[in-house]
Amino acid sequence: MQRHLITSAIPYINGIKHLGNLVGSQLPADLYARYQRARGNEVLFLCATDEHGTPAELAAAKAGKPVAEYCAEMHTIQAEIAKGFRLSFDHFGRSSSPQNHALTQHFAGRLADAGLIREVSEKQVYSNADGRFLPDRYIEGTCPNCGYEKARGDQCENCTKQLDPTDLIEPRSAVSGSTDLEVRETKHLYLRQSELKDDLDAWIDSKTDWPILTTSIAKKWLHDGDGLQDRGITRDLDWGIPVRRGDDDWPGMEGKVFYVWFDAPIEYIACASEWADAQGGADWERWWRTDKGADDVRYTQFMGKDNVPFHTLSFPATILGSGEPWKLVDHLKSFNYLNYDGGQFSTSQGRGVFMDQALELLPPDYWRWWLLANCPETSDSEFTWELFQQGVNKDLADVLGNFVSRVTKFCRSKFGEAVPAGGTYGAQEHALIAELDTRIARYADLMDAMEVRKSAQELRAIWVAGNEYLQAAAPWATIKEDADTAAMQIRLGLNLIALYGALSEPFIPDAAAQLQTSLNLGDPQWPENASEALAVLKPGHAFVVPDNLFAKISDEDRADWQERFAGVRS
RNA sequence: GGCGCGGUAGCUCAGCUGGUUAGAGCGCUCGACUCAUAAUCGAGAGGUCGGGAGUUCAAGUCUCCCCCACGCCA
Repeated sequence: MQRHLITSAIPYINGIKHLGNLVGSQLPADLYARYQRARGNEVLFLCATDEHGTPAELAAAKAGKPVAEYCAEMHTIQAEIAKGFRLSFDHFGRSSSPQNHALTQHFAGRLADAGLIREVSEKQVYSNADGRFLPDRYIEGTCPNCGYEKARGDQCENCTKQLDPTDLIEPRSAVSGSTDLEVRETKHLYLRQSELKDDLDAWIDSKTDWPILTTSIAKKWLHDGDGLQDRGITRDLDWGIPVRRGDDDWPGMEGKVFYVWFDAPIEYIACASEWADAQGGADWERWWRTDKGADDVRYTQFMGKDNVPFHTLSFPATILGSGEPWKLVDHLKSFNYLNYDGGQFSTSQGRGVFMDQALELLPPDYWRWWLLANCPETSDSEFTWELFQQGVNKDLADVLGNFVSRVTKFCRSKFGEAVPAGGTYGAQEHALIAELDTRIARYADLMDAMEVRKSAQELRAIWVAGNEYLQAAAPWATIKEDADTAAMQIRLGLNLIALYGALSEPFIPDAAAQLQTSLNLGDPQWPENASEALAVLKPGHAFVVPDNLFAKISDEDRADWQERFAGVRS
């Protein structure tokens, strides 16, 4: 039995994620986790909300709530939506958890002991009215270059000129609008990533089986310009993990917190600890410490391409620098972007379809299937309502749903709601079994390789094989002359449904469960071989004709949704 | 402006280290079937693989130049 540790990039707490976010990490991670469980492997699948940083504070302020309360509420909402999509996390944690506090402080202490942290004194804008330091992008003013009045302290979005906050004319706080700003000196801790550059380089070089997208991004960051830069790991904020050196105070760092990019990935580890505590004290270190049983764990991370640098460099730098035997990622699967109707999905602009809205329109399987079958693996891909409608109707309703329908209803009308007895396999049946053996093996190989689109294609081909067989066997004609052979044909058809349930579960868990229930079966079993799998349902086994598995999306619905989601979410 | 990823049938996409008549699904046309969610199955028509030059016995697949789209960065 293999052991798989699987993590999805952790979504930021600020707001509900859109379908592009979903398909770029959580959904394919769930597919892989479900598949590995189905194969009988031990899986720990973790995700969490990323809760620290200025955007969270500001969102909370906007909502008129204390930030801790806001985060707790948003975490609950995101957890509910994740359930709605059937994301099968073993634990959905929080980067603000006590476990992550302790672990982040621990790592900072280890890094300091290893001489990998240095203090830097820098100037930063302080807002007296807000009583806080302001990150560059939360300072607004008039652009000295083009005169745009809402330029941000890091860049003018009108003329795209890069700015320094002190360049702005009449700078003001984007939080309160106050102009009572001053530049203050403040001390921060920097992680000396540059010291780890060679180690990281060698480590990346050893990953010959990683996608080019992944390694090329990592290499770019390692070698471009002056190479990997040291990076600040602290901020002058209230909300976050207090800066401590392990269990000790850190003189000079009072009132500061760790920068969100530093503590967020550590939550991958802390989340396992949260999971263990939720289980009443399971052993989580056997998943994360190679000196405590994690030697045989294969760790796979899923993320969008924008997150690759953090997972290939920043987080590994933290782990390598600690000098402790924590697990490093073995395989890293990154995704491109899903576009929405010719443009980008955008959280900040409210453009596209968001996870909560999607579930209001259709059950999760519809989205899961289409998004996975069309996920942006090799390049950006396109969501349009026409493509979505076509894909869902054809694949789910016509090919799979209708197959289930025609077999079960034919059986009910000719033999009743029990698996009919009689007849023996002929050439057609043996040919089908041979084809299925080949296809199932290929499907499994593709799923193991996380070839998401190709896996979906193969699964669909397996569904189609059922329709091809039925068309050729034509039990509706057979039954007129040879009732036994017709019984065999339809018995095979019913067993195909059971097989489809088992094979399809990672993609469409609800439909799979519905099939298991209709067929009076327990948990689906992954087929050892087609021949045995197609003998699971014995003659006499009672079943119930299920409701149609999938309803088609009508042209009216499609047009309606197209219009409804054409603008931006307010 | 630099960098990155792409530009393959009407649409969405496969095509590993160069090698027989370039593939799939959808859409379209025709045919078969009538058990089924007007579903299914079969057949067919569609591409000078963005443009140009080069390397080679042989290039969608390598090299160079250019054009276009998208993304990231300065």
